[in-house]
Amino acid sequence: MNNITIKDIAKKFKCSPSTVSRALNDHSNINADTKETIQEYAQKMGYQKNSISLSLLNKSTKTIGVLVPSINHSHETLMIQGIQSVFNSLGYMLIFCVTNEKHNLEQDHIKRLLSNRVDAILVSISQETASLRDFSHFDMVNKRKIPLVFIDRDIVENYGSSVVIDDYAGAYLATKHLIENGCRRIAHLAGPQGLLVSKLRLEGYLDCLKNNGIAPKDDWIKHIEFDIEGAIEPTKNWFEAKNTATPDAIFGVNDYVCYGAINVLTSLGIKIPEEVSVVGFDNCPISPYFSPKLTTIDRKSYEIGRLAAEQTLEMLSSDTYFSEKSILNPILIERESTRQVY
Amino acid sequence: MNNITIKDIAKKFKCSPSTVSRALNDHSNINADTKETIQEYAQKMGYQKNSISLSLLNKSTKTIGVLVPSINHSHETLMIQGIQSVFNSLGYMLIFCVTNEKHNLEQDHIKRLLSNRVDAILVSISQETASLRDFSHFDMVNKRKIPLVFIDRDIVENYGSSVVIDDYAGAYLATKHLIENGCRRIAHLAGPQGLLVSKLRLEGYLDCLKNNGIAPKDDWIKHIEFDIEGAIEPTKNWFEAKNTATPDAIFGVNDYVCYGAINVLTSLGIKIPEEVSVVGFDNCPISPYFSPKLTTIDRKSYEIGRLAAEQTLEMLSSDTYFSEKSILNPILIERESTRQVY
DNA sequence: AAAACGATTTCAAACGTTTGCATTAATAAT
DNA sequence: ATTATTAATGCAAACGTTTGAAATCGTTTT
Repeated sequence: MNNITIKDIAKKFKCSPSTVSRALNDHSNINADTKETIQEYAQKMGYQKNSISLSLLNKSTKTIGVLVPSINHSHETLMIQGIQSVFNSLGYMLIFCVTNEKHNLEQDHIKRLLSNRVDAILVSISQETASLRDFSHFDMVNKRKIPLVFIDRDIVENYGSSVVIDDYAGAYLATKHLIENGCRRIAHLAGPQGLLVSKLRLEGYLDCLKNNGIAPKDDWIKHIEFDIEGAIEPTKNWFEAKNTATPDAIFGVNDYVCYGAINVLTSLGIKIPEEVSVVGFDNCPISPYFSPKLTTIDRKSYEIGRLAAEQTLEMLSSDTYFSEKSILNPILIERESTRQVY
Repeated sequence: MNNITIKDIAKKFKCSPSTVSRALNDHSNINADTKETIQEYAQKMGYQKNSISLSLLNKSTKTIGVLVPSINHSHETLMIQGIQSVFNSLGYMLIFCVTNEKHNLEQDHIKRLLSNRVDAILVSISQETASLRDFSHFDMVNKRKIPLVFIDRDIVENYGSSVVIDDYAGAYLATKHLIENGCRRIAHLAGPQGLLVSKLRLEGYLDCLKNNGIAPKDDWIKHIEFDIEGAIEPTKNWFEAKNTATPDAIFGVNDYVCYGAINVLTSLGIKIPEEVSVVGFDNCPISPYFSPKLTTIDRKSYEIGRLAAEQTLEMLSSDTYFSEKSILNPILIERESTRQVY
């Protein structure tokens, strides 16, 4: 590359690199004329300080690693935007890694982030990691004492800070809303097994049923992936079964699975919410425009990202290592996919 | 930080850093025993090579900068995934920057990426940059001779390679599809003014109308933002006007604006596609699950990202600077939002 | 015994920047 | 004239790693 360096400038003006460095950084004890000449020349030649050498010197890269399992869902992109909103204004750069829910990719990425000496790491753990429960790569992060913040998907052990939504409360809220509006046969499209998120939402759902004197039905709880496709089969099975009672409501682990369920219901000619109510979780930007407009739990994705970033900043500026757990309160967003009885 | 370095290991074994370096890199002329001892110890101590120092030495960071205007749309996240799919397997790290369609943010990010000595930059230019036509920041990139690839949104001047969908052809295709199925009063929800993408799609639409003997109607062409909300007002105006003819079809600049238009049509009790047909552009993952399932133009987002990444790799490996322009052919995906006459 | 060889290992420079300390030169105070 | 003071600049080390060339040392060949 033909990158002009401080040394080049020093040679040009027959002075030392130190002088150039100080001139460019507007140091006080540099002759005003010298300063101006050097600054002008640097500007003219398009000098750009080499952050790499600075990183090496300062042992700080002003770079943050962000690990997410996927970027298919608006929940994730909103979170990322929340993170960006905090870091960008402070001159940090964000390195993104997508793990595709794979454990080994997650490990690889962590290693590379460490090798690249990022100042901190935010991570939403992959499904595989959650179910394998192998957190050795996070040990490496801890050993280096660099701030580690878990976002969105918690892990049970104490490996760092975390910022999550109260999944249990959200699920409870959703289920309660259905019950209050007269639903009694509530099915649940649950998330992938092994993920704490799935477990907590399932528990919230189950506890709410129990507290309202409703016995859960195993057949009406299906663990599926976090996508539209996964919802198709289970929903079909529930509603095409002719010789048995069908659900009068579905609580989906996220909005996407509800989109799938709603597609099935619509194609079966089942009316939402008159015959079946549907509640999701996430509050995707599209949900208010879906047909029917989806009632859902606001997951505060952007807020989670923002908070996680701020948590990270706190950890970065503190000289003693500490970790903190933030749990956000979800709120119910009522729309048209659930009936309302007054 | 308590990062263990090669020097530490050298001290431990009373040998020189060079020996340690070679041992860790499995260099041939290092005593087998020495090698093993050192490797074992490094492993045990969790030694991680410092990529920063390597970057400084090699003048290559194995890092790619990716600049996008937003990450709200699946089109963008799919593109990003396409880019990731290529670079991740080759050990590159991706630094993401979101410009929020702002010119000054785009400039800032470019400067920082250059300062961080990324090996290449992929960029989807912001709306502001496109309309201001100030490309000085790309001059800086060119001056450094680092590969620059424009994705998705082209710029007219020759600043680097580019990978885009054939927007004109796609729009022509969409409009033709509507005309072939009997629509004659075709409205267009156009993209933001100033963007080449918007202009090309508008032209494809206009040319197709002209070639089929249909006179375009100014009132039926509205420039709006790339989101759901922007579509609401214009659509309302078109269909609530009582004393004049209403469109029998809408061609939306992307799927999102169609979601908005469809919402308005549905709430007005207008049947899709019986009364009004709707075609979008992008083929978002949700479109096949929308109600009605949206007919659209496949923008090949993932493919664009993948191709752009490969283009970049070629530029990186070539010792002479060159640029290349790839234009992908869009295809029509027929679903339920357009009527079909046979 | 001297020379040549091969196997290992070390030296030193390089990448670009910052920074405490030393140096120089010019001016002011004694 | 000498010393103290100030302003401006230079020196050298440091960050962690790699790498060509040089050095060391034991062994083999002549």
